[in-house]
Amino acid sequence: MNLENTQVQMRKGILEYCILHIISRGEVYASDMLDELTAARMIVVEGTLYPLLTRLKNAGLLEYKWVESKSGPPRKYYTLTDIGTQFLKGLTDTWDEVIHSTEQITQKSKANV
Amino acid sequence: MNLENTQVQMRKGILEYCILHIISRGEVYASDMLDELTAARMIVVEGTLYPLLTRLKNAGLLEYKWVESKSGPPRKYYTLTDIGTQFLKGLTDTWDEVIHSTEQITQKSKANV
DNA sequence: AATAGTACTTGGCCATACATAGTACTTAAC
DNA sequence: GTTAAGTACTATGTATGGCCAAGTACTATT
Repeated sequence: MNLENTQVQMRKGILEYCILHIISRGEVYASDMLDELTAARMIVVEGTLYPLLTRLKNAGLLEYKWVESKSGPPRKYYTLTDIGTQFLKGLTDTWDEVIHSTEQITQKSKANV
Repeated sequence: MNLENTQVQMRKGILEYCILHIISRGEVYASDMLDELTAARMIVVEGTLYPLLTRLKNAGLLEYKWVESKSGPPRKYYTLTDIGTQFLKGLTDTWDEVIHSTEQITQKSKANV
């Protein structure tokens, strides 16, 4: 029971939400996403991101096309499908609810201190 | 891959944070916590809460005392230990960071729409 | 040809939330 | 006084997602 582990747990589901958001802004490949997540201080490793993308793709939320690169192997550029866009909307509601519920509980604590 | 499942995933780790907050306000037993979580629309079931309390207790974050009840079996009233209070502080920082990172990513999306 | 760098894949591990069934105690009904 | 209902807590097994670590494959540099 340590903080690091809790951070991992808190990240569950949220990452999916963030990834979908990033992709919703336009075609990107994995490294772009990593850069952006890192810039926002949400640390993610490859072993987390790639399987997640595969899962979302298999679920029909994403699609990709191969694009050749000048500096290395070809890249998978992802975009949202219609289902993915729908799903992101639902996820946004869910996230807002979670935030709201959590605030309600933690704010109450502050008030009583 | 459905929304319900994602809600479950998003809840991971956050629940622990909420529980510790509730207990930080004073002695409570499981049903009190359930009532409060439900009031804040954070749905939790017994099968989730009890094992979580046991885990936190075994980790030294909580302690409890048995108190007899007039209407049923005795209850475990929980309080935070010093370690628990410390842990909650760390968790609060972690949560704030997660919120901040997520906002940074999702706000950026809105700006581009 | 050998090395380094980039992009993606895979398999196994761990922790948490949940479903479900079960134990134990108290009070009310008959 | 035995049965039924309600309350409080326990225990077991399942599923999911994030992570580690090792591995594949392609390109460019030396």
